[in-house]
Amino acid sequence: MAKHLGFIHIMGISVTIHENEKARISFAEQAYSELKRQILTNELPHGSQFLEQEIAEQLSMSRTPTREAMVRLANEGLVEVRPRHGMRVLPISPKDMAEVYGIITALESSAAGIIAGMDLSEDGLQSLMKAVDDMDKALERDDLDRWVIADYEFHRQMVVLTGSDRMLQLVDTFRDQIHRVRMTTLHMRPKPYKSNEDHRAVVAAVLAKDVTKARDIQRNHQEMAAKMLIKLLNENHMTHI
Amino acid sequence: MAKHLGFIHIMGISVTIHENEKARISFAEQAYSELKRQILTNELPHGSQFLEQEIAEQLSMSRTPTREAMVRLANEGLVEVRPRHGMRVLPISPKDMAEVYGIITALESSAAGIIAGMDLSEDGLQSLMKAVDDMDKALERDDLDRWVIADYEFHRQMVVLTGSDRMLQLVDTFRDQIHRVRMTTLHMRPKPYKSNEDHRAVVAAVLAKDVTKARDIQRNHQEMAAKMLIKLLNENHMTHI
DNA sequence: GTATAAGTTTAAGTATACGTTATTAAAAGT
DNA sequence: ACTTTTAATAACGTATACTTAAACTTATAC
Repeated sequence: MAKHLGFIHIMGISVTIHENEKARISFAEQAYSELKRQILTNELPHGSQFLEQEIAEQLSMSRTPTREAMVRLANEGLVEVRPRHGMRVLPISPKDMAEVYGIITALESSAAGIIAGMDLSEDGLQSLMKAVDDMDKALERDDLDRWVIADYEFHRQMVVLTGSDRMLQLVDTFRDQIHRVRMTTLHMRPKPYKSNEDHRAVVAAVLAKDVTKARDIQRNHQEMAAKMLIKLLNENHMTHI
Repeated sequence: MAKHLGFIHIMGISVTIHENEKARISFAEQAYSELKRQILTNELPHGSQFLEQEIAEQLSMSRTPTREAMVRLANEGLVEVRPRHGMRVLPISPKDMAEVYGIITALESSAAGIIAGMDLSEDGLQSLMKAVDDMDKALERDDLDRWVIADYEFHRQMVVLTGSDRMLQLVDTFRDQIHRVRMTTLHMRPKPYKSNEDHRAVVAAVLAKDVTKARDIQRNHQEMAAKMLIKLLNENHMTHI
């Protein structure tokens, strides 16, 4: 089983190393992981541009695997690749936020309904409830960094429990797209007491096997979050972040 | 404006050529389009495997752009790439169908709700209603091939009207994944009278600006379609198609 | 001084070359 | 005959070389 090596891994970048690592990781894969890590941690800030050659040198490899990684990142929507201008880390606008949240809302509200209609394992339920507890604890201690992790775990676990690998991959991808915005706004927004309440309510609906209610609460939760974040961006004139 | 050059283009493969084509299309892009076309039209049947070299030769180019196309197709879930075994066109199992339909259902039901809550342009509404009319006409004439196109247009147009490029791209990608199954089962399933009714009901809900109703009808419509198709696959022992 | 043309540079796209290693075939041992 | 070991093959991953054309410079004409 993979070990969590902290936040970065949790956010979907696989820097996880298994004990007896068998398969050697290709340069293309390394380039992909490393560039993604640098983008999500803001080491490569939005708007910054790099030529294939420059990236290749920074990663001490040739252009070939570098280019493969760039193509993948572009497909995921994290960067843009323009001939002769290299790779540019894409900024996120309020409209982008709205689109991405729209997709996450659609997927996660569906996921909530799906698990409400399933016979969940004891472990599955526990993992959800633990995430909510962690959120509460973090909030009591005013530890926002831990709160984000727990919040992230809750949302992710919900999708994991549906058993749909495709849905999980999608949600991960789109959460990555707005990761930077979530982190920079984390300390500007009001304390997320309402989030914790909402999550408890979702768990309750899942326990009660109320499919519609689970969907509705999750949808409303996400729509409120999106609205709040977009308002925050607009108020602070953060049109490209 | 791009011209529709028939079914293939409509199904999301851009073989569309503009009148005064400016930007030369790269080999990598050609390889991607051509391979995708061959997969969707079943020229490359599911399960078939090809080495990089073979594909490169078939497309009269070197391995470099070929490889780039393969990586993109693998990211989209149409093929699998295993070192030393080349690219394999992925078969679709009933479980895959359930997953993909689950995602399309989540996205399209959300889309229906979004456009019900918008002030749609006259043109936008017309495009939806035209698609429904086309479906009716096609069904009257027992022309299933035309029916699929109109059905496809309806679903796609609904997402187009939301204005979310990301959502459109997602729906296109996942529809492509199950395209083959839809086509092979098209003549095995009962006549889709119910589909046409459902679509009219969605349009009615959109006109009435009833967000919840639009979502619910669309969701139910998709869930029924998925159920029917999966049943059909199982009854005919089509476990990998 | 500005505009246009010719020349230069260089990044990307593609082809090719090369080393590594998984797979297959052959050989040896039981 | 069947398993295990060794050798041969070849497909991939990566590096490098080459080609093309976009962007930038310089020069020339008006």
